[in-house]
Amino acid sequence: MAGLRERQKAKRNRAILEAASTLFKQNGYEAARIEAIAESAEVSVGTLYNYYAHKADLLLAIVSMEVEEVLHQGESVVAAPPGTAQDAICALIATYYDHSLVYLTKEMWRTAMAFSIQSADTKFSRRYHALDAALSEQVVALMERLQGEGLIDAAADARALGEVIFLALNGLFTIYTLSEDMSLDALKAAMFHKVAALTDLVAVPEEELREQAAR
Amino acid sequence: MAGLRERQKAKRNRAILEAASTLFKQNGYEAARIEAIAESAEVSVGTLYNYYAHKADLLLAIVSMEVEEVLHQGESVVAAPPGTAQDAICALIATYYDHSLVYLTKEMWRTAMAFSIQSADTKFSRRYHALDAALSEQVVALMERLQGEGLIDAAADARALGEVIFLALNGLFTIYTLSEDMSLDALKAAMFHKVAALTDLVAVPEEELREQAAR
DNA sequence: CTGTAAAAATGAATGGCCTCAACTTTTTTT
DNA sequence: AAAAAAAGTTGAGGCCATTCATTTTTACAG
Repeated sequence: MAGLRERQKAKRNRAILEAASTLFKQNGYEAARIEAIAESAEVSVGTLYNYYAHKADLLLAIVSMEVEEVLHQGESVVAAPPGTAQDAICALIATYYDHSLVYLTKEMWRTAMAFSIQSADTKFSRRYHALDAALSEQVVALMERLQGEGLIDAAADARALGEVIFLALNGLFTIYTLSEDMSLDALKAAMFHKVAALTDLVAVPEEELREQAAR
Repeated sequence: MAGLRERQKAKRNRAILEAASTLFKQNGYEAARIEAIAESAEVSVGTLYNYYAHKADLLLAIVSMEVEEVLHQGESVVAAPPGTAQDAICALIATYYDHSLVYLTKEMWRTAMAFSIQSADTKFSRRYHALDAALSEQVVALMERLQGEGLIDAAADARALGEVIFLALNGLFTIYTLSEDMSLDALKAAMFHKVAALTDLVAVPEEELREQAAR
């Protein structure tokens, strides 16, 4: 059993994150006053800053949780992808998109993205982009697996295509968070359309697959 | 000849933009104090805010100038594209990338991108994304022209591919601005590689082009 | 238990963007 | 050309994230 100091620390940390999460969702990131978060967590402002050096770090902790869960779910898709190249890629993307509003609102996502871009060379930016890179690698891993299974053209550059797909899904997600009106379905439709345009070019036609199977 | 009021206004506006541009480049956006910009432009802080409602609007004015010039140059490329699909797409992208540091530093770009994402539904965001959309349309226009000329597969979805290429070039540009170390050449190399992966899939091979010409 | 050091908590003070009520200059009207 | 209106300028002050010198709490040796 840990000492009193450690237990209190963990408890306070949980209280702070809980308070921040609630107030960010309720009032939005900007409108959530540090003083209000501290009060809700029953600590002083100074103490809060002992745990999180910047307001944005509270957000980063929440984003990390979100992306880590999604990476975990994505692994299942890569391990056992649906039948066709197009379905497999879309399934992975849907996993990402569907999870995206569990811990964060669109406004919180926008704020997180903005910080990750604005302040290069901060803990925030490095961590955020590491998470992005992990997602990109997962798409690449799926593309390579599909190529290994003969579902996409052996001559295609699976890595380059995977990276392009990630850049596109990421860019569209940004657009999605920018419009309160755009639905998750509209986002998926837009992205799936782009995936279809790409897979039309690289997917091995079913007849060829059957021929291969026959051999 | 315009009245005194108008002339003074134009003069003050120029002085403010000049001062902002200089101080942003010199010290970076964040470090440039509004008070210093006002002083350098020989107006009061209140007057500066009469011309630009937010510090960020000063930046937006500079970004607009940059993108409008690049769109203009891009038109020439679309009007008379180089010989192959790959060369044409890369030429357009190089036009964009090469111009990018004329008025802005990487830090200024990051700040502008961050604002455009964070504050949806502000004048800043709307204007920035309109410029982005115009660039995306220009890439689509090139792709459609290439398809019209028979340089890329008639069955391909030129619009979807153009949009994917734009999302990718935009995403890579973001990465470029995030690392002070990454050179323009490294950026171009990374993007050209991705373009090659795509054009390999859709470009009509030269032998076919010759056949078509023979007919 | 007591004394002492280390760790943590505290909240008043600071710095920088932006506002606004009062003032000045230019234009229009009489 | 005087008066009124319109347009523009001004800078002290408000707000809020963040800092830091001081106080309080915990750990632990004697």
